[in-house]
Amino acid sequence: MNGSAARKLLVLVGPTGSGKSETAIRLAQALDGEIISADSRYLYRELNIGTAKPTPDELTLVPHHLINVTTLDNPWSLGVYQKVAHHLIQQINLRGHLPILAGGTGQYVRALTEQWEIPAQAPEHQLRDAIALWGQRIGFDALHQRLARLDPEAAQFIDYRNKRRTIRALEVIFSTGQRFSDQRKKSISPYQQLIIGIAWPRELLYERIDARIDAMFAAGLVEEVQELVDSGYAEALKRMGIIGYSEVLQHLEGKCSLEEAKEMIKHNTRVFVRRQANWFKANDPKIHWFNATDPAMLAHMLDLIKAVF
RNA sequence: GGACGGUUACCCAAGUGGACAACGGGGACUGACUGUAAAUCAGUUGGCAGAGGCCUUCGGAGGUUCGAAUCCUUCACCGUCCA
Repeated sequence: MNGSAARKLLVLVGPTGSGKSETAIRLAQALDGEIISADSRYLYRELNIGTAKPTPDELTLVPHHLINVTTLDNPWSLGVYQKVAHHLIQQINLRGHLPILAGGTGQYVRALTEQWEIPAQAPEHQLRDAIALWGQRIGFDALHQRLARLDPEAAQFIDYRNKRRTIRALEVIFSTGQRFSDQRKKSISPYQQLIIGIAWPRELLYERIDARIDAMFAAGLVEEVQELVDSGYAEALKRMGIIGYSEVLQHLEGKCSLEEAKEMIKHNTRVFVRRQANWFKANDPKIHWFNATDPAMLAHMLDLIKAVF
C-alpha cells in the first residue's frame, strides 16, 4: 500500500495487567510512534494509583494522548472519545508518526477500528431521569414495550431487562425524533490498520494482577480514595463503578475490612479480565496475538509491524 | 458413655413421601454491547442426546413404599450440651 496516502493505525489490545502500557512505549520508541490511550479510566486526572495509569515519568518517554484529559466532574463518553481519537490519529499521521492505539476498553477500540457511526445525541441526563421515572411508574417491561412500538429493531437487540440501554434508546428517539436503530452503523475502518494483542496464560495473568493490586495498596490507594472522598467525589466514583475505588470506598464507609476490600478488588479484576475477553477474543481473526511469556515477543511484534506498514 | 442437631451438586443453602436433576445465592463458563463500558444486561452450570427422552445423584449400607433427598434401621463423620 502507498504509505503516504492511507492513514496508518497500529492497535495494541489485551486484558488489564497484560503490560500494554509498557509494550506500547517500547513500540513507540522503536517505530517513532505516539500513543493514544483507549482506556476509559485513564481519561481522568483524579484517578491514578487504582487505575495503574502510566507514571508521569513514563508519560514523558514518548508522546501520550487521551490520558489526564478530563476530570470526574466532566466525564467523557464514547462519542467524545471517538471524535477526539479520530482527530488525533489524523494529526499523528500528518506528522509522519505512527499512531498506536493502546488500551483495554473494548468499546472504544471497536468504535475506532470498525468505524462506528453512533447516534449524535449526547447524554441528556434530565431526559434520562424522566424516562427512568416513567419506567418506575409503568414498569420497565412496559417501558421496553414502548420501545418496541417506536423502534422494533432496537427492542430486539436490547434485552428488556437492561434498563440502562432501554433508557438510552428511548432518550435518543425522543431527542432526535428518529429511530435509535437507524442511527448506529459500522463499516470498514478508514485506516490501514494492524491489531496486535498480548496474550497471557490466565493463571499467570491473575498472579500479575494480584501482585499489582498489592502494590497499589502499598503505593497509597486508600489515601488516594480518601482524598477523592474529601473532595466530594464519592458519588461520582460510585456512579462510575471503578474497580479498586468502589471497594476501597466501601471499606472507608465501614462496610468491609481493608483485607476484604483488597480481596474484592482482586476478584472483580479477574471478572473484568474475562469480560474484556468478550471484546478481544482469542480466536478473533483480526487480532494478531503474541505470547507474553515469549522473551522475544517485542521483536516478533516489530517484525510483523514492519512487514505491514 | 448419653441427649439432641447436622451431612444436598464446585461453595453456601432451600427442600422433610409423588409436579425433584432438585428453589435461591455465590463462583465458574459462554455471550450481548453504538455517547456511564472497569458500566449495564443475558444464557448455561450432573452425564448423554438435535428434541421427545435416557442414565447417574442428595454422607455409606440396608429396609418400608406403587413411588424416597424426604420415613425406618444401622454405620461413619461434624457440632452443641450432659456425664
